[in-house]
Formats: sequence, structure tokens, C-alpha cells
Amino acid sequence: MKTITVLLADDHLVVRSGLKALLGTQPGIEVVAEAASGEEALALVEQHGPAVVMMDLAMGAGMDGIEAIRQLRQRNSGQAILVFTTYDSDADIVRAVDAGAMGYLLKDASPEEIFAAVRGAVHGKSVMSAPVASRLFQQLRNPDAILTPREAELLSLLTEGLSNRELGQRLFISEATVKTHLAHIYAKLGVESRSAAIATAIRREGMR
Amino acid sequence: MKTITVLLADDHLVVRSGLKALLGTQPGIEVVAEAASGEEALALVEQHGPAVVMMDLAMGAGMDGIEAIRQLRQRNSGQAILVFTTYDSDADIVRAVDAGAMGYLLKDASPEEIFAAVRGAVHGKSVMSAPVASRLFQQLRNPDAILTPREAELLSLLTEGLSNRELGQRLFISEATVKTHLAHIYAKLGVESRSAAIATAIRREGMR
DNA sequence: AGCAGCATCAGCCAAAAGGCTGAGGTCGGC
DNA sequence: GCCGACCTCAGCCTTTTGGCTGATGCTGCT
Repeated sequence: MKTITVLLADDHLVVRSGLKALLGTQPGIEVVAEAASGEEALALVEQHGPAVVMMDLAMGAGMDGIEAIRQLRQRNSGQAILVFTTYDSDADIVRAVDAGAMGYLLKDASPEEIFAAVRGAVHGKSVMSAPVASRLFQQLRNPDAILTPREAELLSLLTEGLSNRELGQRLFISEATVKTHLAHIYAKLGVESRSAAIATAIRREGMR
Repeated sequence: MKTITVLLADDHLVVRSGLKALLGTQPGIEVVAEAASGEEALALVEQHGPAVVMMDLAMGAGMDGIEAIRQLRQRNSGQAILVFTTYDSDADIVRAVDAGAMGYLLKDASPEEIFAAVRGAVHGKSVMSAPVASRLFQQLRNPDAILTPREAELLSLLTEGLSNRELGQRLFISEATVKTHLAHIYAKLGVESRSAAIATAIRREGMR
């Protein structure tokens, strides 16, 4: 069996260190590089061409994990990308899968889950933590409430306290379009105001 | 020099694993136990009597880190307690120090910071990450930014997504008064909109 | 008594947000 | 080729928020 090469991307040193220690106990899996930011991850993937990339979504300043995933996919160099993050936000899950993630693990996953995910990923199998899977399942049952990728992106920025104008500038769309998306988001979340949307997004979606 | 015994309390396996790997490289420091919850931490401290406890604040269900720190202090078995967490929430810092924490490290701290904190802790030195220290400093310099009880109450309700009218009804005051309080809150938080206030309240003050 | 901080309210105006209708463009599936 | 989902935008109107100024009453401290 060929050794599976892995690249870790996480801004927390302890997390990289822990993941490396865990994966190091497994024969057939080898961590070949570590990145502390999205930019670094892109560069190191280029350099090492790992089979699997484990990526955090929130990585301090600069490029976030979603964007890094998207860019990796565009270059199409064949890595399987696993999201490895703390929160199981609906919106993040949608966006990550949309961007091209193969799996979605939470940081409190057991070693077995992690190993299985890495091994599965190289064979094209997508693995996700139980809470993540149950969220997706929940969503499939009432499809009307599923946010589109764009809406999820907006909601995510919304929880940072941006105004419509700022949202538009950030996403390169007009304020009118922002308002349209917001109206859809409110309807799907079952709220009638921006504030309530932020509140439920954070509580129900685990965003922050 | 005596070996420093350390107990790790964090609900994320990768974090414990990473911390253990990092500390393991240091002569004179030994991780003697790991706990995944506050309750477990209390039991294991009893059993192992470590010199230093490194404690996460958010530990899933059950007892949180603050409460665990408080109980450890009450038993007064002489451990130095270091907080090791992801967020530098003002409220958390104050509460942790109040509960009896010796230091406050963020998870993106460098290995050197971590080692120094552990070594310093046993000698009664309190070490905190730079962002944490600067936050405390900020607060001390700027007492004007402390919310009054009424303002804090409003802010708390604000994070539930209520409108001005609803806030007024809930607190039995007029909408005009609500607006006055909000204006003061915005000024103190350094924001210009309700959304941004909610966002910073949740992120910075740890409300949810 | 006087003063400072807090909580309460009013009125006025400008800016932002929200509700509504309609509409053009792309893309993938049937 | 048609249809549906999605993303994009415009205009119009109402409601909500926010900025400002000023005012009253209470309380605790000096």
C-alpha cells in the first residue's frame, strides 16, 4: 500500500502538532508539510503535492479556508481536501462542500474518525463527523430552508456586522442584490430582521 | 531542577495531543494526565496532584473551564492554573482571573510562550499572551468603556435580535430611552450599528 | 447643598434597512 | 429547446435605525 502524504493547514500550532502526532502513529500516513495560513497552504501544496489536505476554515487574518479550498480546486492538482474545524455551522458546511471539500471533520473527532477520513479521502470516499452529517440530513428534509452557497456567504459576512453597502463592496455586487439575498435569507431562517438573522445564525449555526 | 508535572484539560483530543507533543520536547516538563471535561479534570488533579493545570474554557457539555478553575482554587491543593483557549473575550479574561487563573494563553501562542508560561507558573509568575495583556491594559486605561448594568442588560437582549420597540416593551421603557442606551453602547463598543454591536458583543464579550 | 453618574424621555432629521414587483442572464437537467 | 434554480439589478415606498440636542428625576458621594 502506498504511503498517504498529508498537508496540514491550521493557524494554531498546537492543532498542527497534535494532528501530526496522531497521524504519525499510523503506518501508511505521513505528514509532509504544515501551513499556518491559506496562502502558505497553496504554496506548500504546489511544492509537495500531497494526497490529502486537512484544512481549518478560520485561519486568522488573510485568506480563509473556504477560499483556499476553492483555489486548490481550480488548480486541479488532485488533492482530496478535508475540512478540519471547530464548529459545525450549516453555512460553513454548505460553502465548504460547494468549494470542493471531500469531508468535514470536527476538532473533537476521535482518532479513528480522523484516520478513517484520511484513508477514505484518497479513495474518493467522503467522510464527515456525526454532528455534521446529522445537520446535513436535517437540511435535506426541508429543502426550502437550505441556503444557497451565495446566501451562506452573505450570512457569514452578516454575522460580522457589515452594512448592506459593505456587503456589496466585499462581494462585488450591488446593494440591490444584497437586499435580495437578505430577503431570501430572512425567509429561510424565519426571521424578519437583520439582527434576528445574526442572532439565529450565531446560535443555531454556531457561527462566530 | 525538579520536573514540572502538568495536567491538560481540553475537550479536543488534537489539542491535548499537540500540547503533549510540544511539552514533551522540553526537559523538565512532563504531562502526567489528560482530561476531556471539567469534571474529569477535578478528579485527575486529585489523583495526580500536578504542579500546573492547563485548562480550556469551553469544554462542550457539562462544567466549563471557569467553574473548574473555581473549584480547584477552593480545594486549594496548590496547582498553578493556566488558561489555554481560543478566544480572547474580555469577559472570559476577567472571569478566569477572578476565578483564580495564573495565566491566559491563546491557542495560537508560540511554543516559547507556552514553555515560558508553564515554567513561570510554578514560580508564581503570571504570563499572558500579548493580545490578552493588551486587552486588559485597554480596559484599565479606558474605564469609560465599561457598560452600566442597564446597558449590559440591553446589549444582552440585543444579541437576541430584538427591535427597539421590542426592547422597550421587554424593559418597560420608551423607545426613546432604548435609543439613548443604544447610542451609549455603540460609543463604548466603538461601533456604529446595531449589527456590529451584536457581532462584537458575541465575539468580544463572549455573550451567547 | 452641590455634583456626577445613571436612567428616563422628546423631537427632529438623515441614513439605512426592509417589502414589493419586475426583469435579465447563466447554467444544468430533462 | 425549455424549465427551474440561482445570481444579478432597479425603482418605489414604508419602517426602522441612528445622530443630535436638550431635559427631568433619582441616587450616592462629598
